[in-house]
Amino acid sequence: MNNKKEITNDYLMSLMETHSIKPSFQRILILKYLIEMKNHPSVEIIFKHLMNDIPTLSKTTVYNTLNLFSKKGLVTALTIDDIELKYDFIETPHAHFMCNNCHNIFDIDLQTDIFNLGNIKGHRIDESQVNFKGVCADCAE
Amino acid sequence: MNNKKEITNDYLMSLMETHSIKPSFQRILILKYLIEMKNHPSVEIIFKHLMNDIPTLSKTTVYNTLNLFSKKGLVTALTIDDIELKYDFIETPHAHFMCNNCHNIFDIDLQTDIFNLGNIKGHRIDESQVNFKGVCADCAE
DNA sequence: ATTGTGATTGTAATGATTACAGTCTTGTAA
DNA sequence: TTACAAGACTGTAATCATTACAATCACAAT
Repeated sequence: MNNKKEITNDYLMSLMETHSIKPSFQRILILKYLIEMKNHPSVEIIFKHLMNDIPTLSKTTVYNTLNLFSKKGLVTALTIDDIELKYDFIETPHAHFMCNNCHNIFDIDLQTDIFNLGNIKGHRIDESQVNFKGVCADCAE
Repeated sequence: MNNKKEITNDYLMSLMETHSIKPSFQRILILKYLIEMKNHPSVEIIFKHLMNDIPTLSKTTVYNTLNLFSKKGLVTALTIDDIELKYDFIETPHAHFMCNNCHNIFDIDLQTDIFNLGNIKGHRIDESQVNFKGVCADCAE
């Protein structure tokens, strides 16, 4: 039913090492949650969920950790929602679809789904944005 | 020098009519600013600029107007920046590049620029997102 | 054991956006 | 012209995601 395939702590820690992130109990659980659940969670969702495992968890820690992960390129901060940031651990490139009503986010496989734009998986697409980020020519000196 | 090609009030009002928007003095100037300047402005930028023309302008009016325009499909609310929404009047489809340092937004022509990803117009691209929005299968009943 | 670096926590502050209520404009009908 | 209704505008207050900050805690190295 659920496609959890036993994400080991060693795997999580090696992921952090390759991204120059020092592991900690909180960081491991946050990253594990992001990889296991692929629901593009917000800080609020992650915080509420992990409160079960870490009763003393602070929401600031979740913010700090996700900012660190994002800065180090370990996860992606999705700006698709104008209310709150959503986070995604991306293994293979894909696009996202967000419902303007329920604000749920669905993965869109660009290889197979892209040929049927306007109606992907029964979703009605009203709008699309292609966004790049980095450092502009001026700011790079 | 500046590529203003004399945007008439008739043109602005016909644009609104075709989008079922009742024109007003404020709405006309806001739309005109969006079409003239192509700087993907924030509410703050639009508000400060139009204060010169409408000293009594309220920032709430700018918010209301842009929400209305966006809902009617006349302009697009760009979620590329996680700080504030930027707005764009889009005539031809294109992508956007935002500098993470100065937060300026540049247009990217998908036809010509897309073949040189990683370094478009001297900008260093670190991240890309493809986002779709609409109504999901569940919410459509 | 001690020290230092950095992670975590909790509270306070920030700032973009929205809610709301009152006022003003505009168009229409008498 | 006047009265009235719909809705556009304004200003302030509230909301809420995010960040700033300072204090505490955990852990590795000496």
